[in-house]
Amino acid sequence: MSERVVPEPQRRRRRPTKQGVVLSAELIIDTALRLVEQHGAEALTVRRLGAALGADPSAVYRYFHSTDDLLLALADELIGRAQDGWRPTGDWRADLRAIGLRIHSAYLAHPQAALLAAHRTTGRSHETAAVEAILGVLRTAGFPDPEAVRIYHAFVDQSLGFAALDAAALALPAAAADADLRVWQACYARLDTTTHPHIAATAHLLTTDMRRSGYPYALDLLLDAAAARLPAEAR
Amino acid sequence: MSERVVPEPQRRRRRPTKQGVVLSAELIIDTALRLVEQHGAEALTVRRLGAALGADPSAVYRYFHSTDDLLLALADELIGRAQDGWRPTGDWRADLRAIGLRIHSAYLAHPQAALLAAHRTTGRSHETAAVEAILGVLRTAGFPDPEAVRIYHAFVDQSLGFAALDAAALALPAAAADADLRVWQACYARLDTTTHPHIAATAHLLTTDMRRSGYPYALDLLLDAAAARLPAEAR
DNA sequence: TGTTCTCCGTCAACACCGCTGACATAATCT
DNA sequence: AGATTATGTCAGCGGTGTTGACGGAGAACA
Repeated sequence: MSERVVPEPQRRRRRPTKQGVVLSAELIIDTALRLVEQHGAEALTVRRLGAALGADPSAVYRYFHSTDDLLLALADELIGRAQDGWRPTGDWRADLRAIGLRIHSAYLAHPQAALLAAHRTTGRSHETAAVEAILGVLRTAGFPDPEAVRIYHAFVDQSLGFAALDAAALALPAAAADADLRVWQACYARLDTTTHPHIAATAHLLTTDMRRSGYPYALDLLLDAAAARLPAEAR
Repeated sequence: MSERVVPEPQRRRRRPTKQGVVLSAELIIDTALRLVEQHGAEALTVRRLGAALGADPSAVYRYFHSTDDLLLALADELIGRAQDGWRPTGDWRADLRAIGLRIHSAYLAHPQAALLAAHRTTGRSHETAAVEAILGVLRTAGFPDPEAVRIYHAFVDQSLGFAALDAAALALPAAAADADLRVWQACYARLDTTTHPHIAATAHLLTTDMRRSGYPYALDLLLDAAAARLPAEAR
């Protein structure tokens, strides 16, 4: 039944639902993102989405082939939002740092979508724009092409990897997320000094540090290492 | 009904199932891993697991409180396999590199399971052993505790993030994986020079580099940056 | 050996999920 | 005004995780 989806630009008849709502792909995407944001990861189901829209759940399938299709659309939206309003400053390090943090937080704002979409290569316009921007920063900074590509690869995959990892933590059902966090206090903080001396010695640091994302620090490490590889004549 | 789970060491009565199988937590974990490996992540349902075991699906709940509980056990098993047989050499950089690559490849050996498990904190024995080992390497090398903990955090999450990312690529259905790869050749290699000059200039490098995992290079960058932060008196 | 106790595998059922084919009707076109 | 058809609605399929009740098999003790 995939053929019932009509591409958005060709839509002509917009029949209101019983509850008087006029649907559109954009409205569905916005509603879905709001649903995830307000009611947690597990709220994004077709039935609840239908209820939130004020329409029969199956109406969603007039706009997206499947929930996966909807999630890819959400992902494209997220990439767009991450890049939205960004302009290069000319300082390659600050620029890369800003892009990385933008990607990370854009995905984290919608963990459920991020989880399912972070590892896809879409080739759509928002993605290619981001790739072009990052490569541009690196090549303009003076990295030779082979090095620029390797750093680009490491940078992007690190950003997406951390985004997916941290999104996964947020996307967990509340109970599981609680459990994950409490492991550090209830388990790691109480390990025996003789069997786990290094954990015992740093337990207080671990329990506070593991509450935050490791991404900003990891990003700084990557930028440090990249800076050290920048050819001397480019500095 | 969480109380019906009896810890493995206290189990005394092992009644065979109707099909004559004697259950155990270990058997269930092995079967689950095999199931995921052979039939993909979506095959890991309680009902299919029961069928694969030769037991009623609900019997699984006598060994694990929930599917999430089972997943954590799977995650710990993978960590254990990654650490299996590893011994520190005394060279902190080589040791960390070895551990990172081991984690990465252990997860990639079971991509579908890795996808589900990479982002969980288990607090179980194999995990604590790995944490202890990594912290030991860093502290023995001479990193002060706060720095050791931050580097530990970045190192572990980077390894797991890349593992999940690369596992996701391997776990895709063959058709989708082909499509993802072809995006680089069919889409990025053909972008206009005027709209995407940087991509166009490096397309040949991109198409070959994006075929590999970016993890080894990203790991080297992280180790470079860590080495630069090692206190002078410790070198 | 016989009895009791209780562990644990089985069963049926609940509430939810994604998704589909058939249907009805309102919005557009001729 | 009438025909067409896009699209919202409905009922329902086959799946999911999970649970409470039940009963038979193993162990423990006499």
